[in-house]
Amino acid sequence: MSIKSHNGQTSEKEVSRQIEQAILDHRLPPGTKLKEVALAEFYGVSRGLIRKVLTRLASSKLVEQTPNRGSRVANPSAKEGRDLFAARRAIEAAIIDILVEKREGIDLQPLFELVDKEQAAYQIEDKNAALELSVDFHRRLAQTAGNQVLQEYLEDIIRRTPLVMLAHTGTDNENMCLNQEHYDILHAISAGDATTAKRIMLEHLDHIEGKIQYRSDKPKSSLSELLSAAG
Amino acid sequence: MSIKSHNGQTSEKEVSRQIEQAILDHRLPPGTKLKEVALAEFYGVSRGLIRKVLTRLASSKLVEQTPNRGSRVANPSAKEGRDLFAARRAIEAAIIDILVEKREGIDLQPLFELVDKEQAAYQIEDKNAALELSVDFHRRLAQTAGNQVLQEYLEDIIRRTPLVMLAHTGTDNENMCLNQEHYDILHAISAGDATTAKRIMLEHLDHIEGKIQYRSDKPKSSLSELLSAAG
DNA sequence: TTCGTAAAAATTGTCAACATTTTTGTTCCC
DNA sequence: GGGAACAAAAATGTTGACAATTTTTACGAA
Repeated sequence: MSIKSHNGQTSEKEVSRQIEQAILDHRLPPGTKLKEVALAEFYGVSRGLIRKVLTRLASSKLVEQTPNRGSRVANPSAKEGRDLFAARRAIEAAIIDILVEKREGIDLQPLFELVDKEQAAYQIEDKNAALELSVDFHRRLAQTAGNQVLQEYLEDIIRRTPLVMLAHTGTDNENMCLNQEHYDILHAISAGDATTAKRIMLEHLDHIEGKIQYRSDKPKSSLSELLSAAG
Repeated sequence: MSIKSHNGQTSEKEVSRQIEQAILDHRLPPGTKLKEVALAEFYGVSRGLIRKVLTRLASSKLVEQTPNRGSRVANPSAKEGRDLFAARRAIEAAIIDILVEKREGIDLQPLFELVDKEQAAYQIEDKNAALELSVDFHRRLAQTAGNQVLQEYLEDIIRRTPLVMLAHTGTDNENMCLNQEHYDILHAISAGDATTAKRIMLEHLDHIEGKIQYRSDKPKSSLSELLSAAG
């Protein structure tokens, strides 16, 4: 069960990835206490490493840290969810503006191919792949626009969103884009129609955001039990 | 010269604040190597504390860390500066939209008072106070809008901007708002005129951004020497 | 019972010694 | 000299023991 590695670098990233995955898979529900020794023993690494990983996760708001009282899986409020989506609207709109602005200097072909792959995943009903590709579309849009700061912020939002959906809808599968809308956005961009592209994008985000509901608190249980479902 | 404190909390924040200040005051120019033992001795704290502070500063992009090769004061590119400003335009525009949207439910009075204080600082020619109040105006706008995520991002941008100005204009005093524009923005908001408010804001940001120029690399010098100019 | 208190246990926070890696300095050979 | 090879020094990275804090448990008085 421990993570073997001669190389500290890998081990840290790997532990971080696994804990993040456990949070997003609902194996570590919002509010769960993350005890350092338990995590260290479970992953077979030192407590110092766990500590570093936890502060990293805290800086991306997946974990909450309170001085002398340790770390818990973050439990974002519905308001935080709305704030995230409002920010996302502003950021993705800005990205579209940039893309339309310099559409002649860039190659949109890879983006069309990505949407095709997404479409294919839908058709063979591979939900996981489709969801992943769907998120990649937004990431790739940001990447193509070339503004690193906007890209960072969108990445941050994308990382934080599933936990909000989890806490307020019970699942994050709803966090899924309609494939057709992605096509429409791309076409509008390549046609130089920023207004239409942004309108579709905003509708799309409205649609996802609409799924957020208030929910009651979650129960807690033991760490290694929760994690044992494999990561 | 060391930072006395029975309380670890305070000490960490204090060291962090002082190093950040030293970076922004140009006492630690971009690219300067930040050696852990030197900093620890200088501030009279443990190396572990310095280490924690440096990783925090790295997460807000004021410091760059390379595995096994330590930390340096970040040396942001001119492109990063442009990206920051582009992102800022999108975010501040979104904030104005929110403020106009709910202008009847909020109290703009504190903001007007803030601009008055700023004006007063200008008139007695207290440049430092004026600059500080000028930045506070933007912060306060975000805070009043109430979107925590946009507020975080604007805060991040505000923290990173002076270093960019420093690296590419030689000073960050240029990072200053025209007081009159702040009045105009507020009036447009309270009149429900989002378009005008955003136009002024964008012009304003354009104006600041225009000052960024490419510059040659900086020389390095000794740590304690640089820091001895007090913080 | 219920509250308050105090000891005990568990957990987080800190530090200093040790390990690893990088950097610097020296030597030697061409 | 120039440069590879090795040694010494310096810097970063990691760990485990200890300290400080919080949480839990136990106990007794109102």
